[in-house]
Amino acid sequence: MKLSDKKRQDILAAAEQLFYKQGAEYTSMDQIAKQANASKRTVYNHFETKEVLFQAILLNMFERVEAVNTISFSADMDLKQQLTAIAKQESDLLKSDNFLRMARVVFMQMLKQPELAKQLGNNKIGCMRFLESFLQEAVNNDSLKIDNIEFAAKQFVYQLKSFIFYPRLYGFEIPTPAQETQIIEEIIAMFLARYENRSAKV
Amino acid sequence: MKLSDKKRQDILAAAEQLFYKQGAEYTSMDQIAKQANASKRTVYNHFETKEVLFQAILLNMFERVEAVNTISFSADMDLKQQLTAIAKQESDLLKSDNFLRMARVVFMQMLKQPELAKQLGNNKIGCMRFLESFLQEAVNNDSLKIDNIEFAAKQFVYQLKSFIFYPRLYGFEIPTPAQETQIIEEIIAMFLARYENRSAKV
DNA sequence: AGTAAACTACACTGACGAGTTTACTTACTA
DNA sequence: TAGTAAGTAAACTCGTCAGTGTAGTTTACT
Repeated sequence: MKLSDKKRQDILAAAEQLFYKQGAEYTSMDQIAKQANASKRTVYNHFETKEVLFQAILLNMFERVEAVNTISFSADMDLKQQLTAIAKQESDLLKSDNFLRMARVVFMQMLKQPELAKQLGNNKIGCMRFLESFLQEAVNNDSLKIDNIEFAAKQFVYQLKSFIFYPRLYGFEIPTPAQETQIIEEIIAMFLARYENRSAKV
Repeated sequence: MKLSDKKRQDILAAAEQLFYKQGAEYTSMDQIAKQANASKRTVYNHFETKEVLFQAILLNMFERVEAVNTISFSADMDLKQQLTAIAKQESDLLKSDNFLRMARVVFMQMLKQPELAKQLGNNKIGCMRFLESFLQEAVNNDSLKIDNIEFAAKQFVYQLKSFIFYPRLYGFEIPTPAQETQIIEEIIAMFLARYENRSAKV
């Protein structure tokens, strides 16, 4: 790899780390240069402004997070187990450093510039990318009975976020792994209590 | 009212408004002074530092938000109606300017200083102040069947927050009043599907 | 080896913000 | 109505930070 490319990577890595730790606003370009073992001038040769660097990092983070493993409905398997698999995968995403890193930066920025929220808010992330189709198939299969699938999907994901993600994002008390298993079980129990089709043909 | 007291009020009002609009970090003391029609020196005569002013405003906001109308369980009334009343009241709180104002300032700060979250996170707010007792009474009355009451209360409140509060806080799409009524109905339907005691003595 | 592109250190500009100082004026109170 | 408590405008210190300019060095390619 050329030196120039390596420097670029170093700068991105340094900036990401610092933005994550302290927030974009509290990270100076001097700090980034130092952390990247690059001169400030080199930083500016690669990224015209701090804003450009910031956007580049957001893009970077999004790409890494977007690789979600789609889980499709299978009529043969136990529905509860399938939902548990989805919840576990989503919970892993919500807990991952990559995701939290991105979230901190993005949420901070969203509180400041509501335009950003409008711009990003529509991007479905994590299991929301396939959950609605999954539920639709389960409904078609008479395993579930749901009127408003979009809403049901949100109920599922919002609960995961509320218990797993927000506590980490804001620094509230974080559930232990044992509690987390419990939480996922309870969320699914509630979801099935509401939406399981009890008059299904056996 | 003495001029001195009036100035104090003006400064608090100006600071609150600006903190709300732009975040505490992006509001300068000069701006606050100007908005309050006070000289910068007067601002500093009332509040030693920006941090002190910030704390005073937090306190102010909390006091205004803390006045929650406690709703107690009544064995005579329909449980669903009672839960709806609680949800409506909570939703009104979550939508209120006072609450959103405070939340914006606090959440912004929490993303930056996780210590603040630990400090504030334990304060139960809104219906969380009485919901657990309410549910406990409903359980005692055999109307509900709940193992973990604290968790169930969170499930209830977290869903309200996810659908009503966070969209407003971050600038996502906000549900219409009609949708909101629907949302509350659905949340309660899910809650009752999970926790209603079907083997209750009639 | 020679050249161009990219890197480096470092000093610099210009803006902004927290908090202070000064010299002066206005408002309350005894 | 005299004195003091509080307010005012404006200039000032000191620190930080985004971004630039310069002169010299290193890297990579031919």
